[in-house]
Amino acid sequence: MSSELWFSLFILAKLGAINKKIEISSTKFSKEISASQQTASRRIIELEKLGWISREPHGTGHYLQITKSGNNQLKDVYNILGSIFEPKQKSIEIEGELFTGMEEGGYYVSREGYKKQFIKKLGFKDIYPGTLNLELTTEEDIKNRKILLDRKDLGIVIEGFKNKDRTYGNVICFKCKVNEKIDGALLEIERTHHKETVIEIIAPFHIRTALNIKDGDKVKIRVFLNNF
Amino acid sequence: MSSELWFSLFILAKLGAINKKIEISSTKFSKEISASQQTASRRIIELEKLGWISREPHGTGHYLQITKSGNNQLKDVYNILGSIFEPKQKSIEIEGELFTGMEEGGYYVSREGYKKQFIKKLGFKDIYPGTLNLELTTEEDIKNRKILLDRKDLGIVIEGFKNKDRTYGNVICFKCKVNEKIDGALLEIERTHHKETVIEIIAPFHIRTALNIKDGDKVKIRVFLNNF
DNA sequence: ATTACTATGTTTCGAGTAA
DNA sequence: TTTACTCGAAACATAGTAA
Repeated sequence: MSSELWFSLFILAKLGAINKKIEISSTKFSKEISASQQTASRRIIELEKLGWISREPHGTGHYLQITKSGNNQLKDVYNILGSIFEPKQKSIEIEGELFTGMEEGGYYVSREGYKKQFIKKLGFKDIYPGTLNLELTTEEDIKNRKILLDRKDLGIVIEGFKNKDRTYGNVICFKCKVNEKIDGALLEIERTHHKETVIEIIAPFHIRTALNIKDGDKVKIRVFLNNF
Repeated sequence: MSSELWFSLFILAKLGAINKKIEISSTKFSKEISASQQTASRRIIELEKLGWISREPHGTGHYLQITKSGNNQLKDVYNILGSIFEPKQKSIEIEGELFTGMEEGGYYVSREGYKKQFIKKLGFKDIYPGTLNLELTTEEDIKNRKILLDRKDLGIVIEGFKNKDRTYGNVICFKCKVNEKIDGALLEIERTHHKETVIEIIAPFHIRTALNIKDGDKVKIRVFLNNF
């Protein structure tokens, strides 16, 4: 992300372009961003290319409005700053829908190099060799999950390792309660193809059996943050 | 403000440098900011020069911590984003201590070009030719005042004008209640030498007399935001 | 008025490297 | 290992200007 473009977007938001289209010329905008008219024009073009704003011709100038995607750019920063300045919240709730994945996560977590660390660092007796996969559906849940991705410093680091076949990256985990009953851990597996709407949970035993839940059921996770 | 430096500071905050010193080498930091070690080193030097972070040598590297001033840089953006995303608040409370100023503001507001507009746009019967000056002392009050400065789009624009002697700039005003009793308006006079800790209030009559207040008294202002 | 291109000037970046 | 300098290269901003 270019930080100049982010700040240009931020200024447009201050000017009210977040809920409504605003009429602004490149000359007026250049004053707001303290740059030349040419630079302001270029910024507007670049913001549009990124899909952060939409433009509509109007007279000799144009109307501008921040798009959903642009809104998210700003909101992501806002949420992270919120987690920095108002970390009163010791836990974050995330709800998702249970589904059966490809057991890739299960393969990972049952590697000895990881398993030993999970047991030691999470204080678990054992690790069940599989993960509980949840699909996140609401914006609120996805937002909260992003906070975890961005605040890995609030999680527990499980260090990666190498064996003769391949390299295993670090895993960041957050202790959690599943449906307010079972102690588990939410995993953020580094270097995995990063899917924003899926979370994976491990526990000392088979969660599905213990909670008697099946695919499609809603499952609530309360994620605990470190240092609180 | 350089936006790259702001984002570098933001990343340090994410890494936890906001409440405690963190140990980070320029190489590690370079990965966080997606730049070279040289650039990371330069950024750290520049952040220190700006006074946004402090450094302490440690072994061959150093400890970093965000300073009060750096904290404010981040918080300012956070507060503005808050006013953008959570504008539920229809009014903002600001408290300050009454003092006698140089009546510069009073001179301004009694110019005919302004006075007519105040009466029309604020719906006041008259304008008393003087301003009530308040000195802000708490961080909370200064923060709230900054929101007004940053969200002038939520205020009422009184347009500037020229006479043969000089040019008078725009004035942005916000309707307000003084001590929950008197209707007035808080003024943000553009191009004035900008003093963050002082606010000026006008009203249709002499507020000091009406409220029987004197220098040193605490006065509470409830500022109303437009578009709500 | 505008927007936005080209050409030139300025700033910023990172490879190489010293300490 | 570090940090942080120099300097050529790459990126970026602005003046001039056409449409």
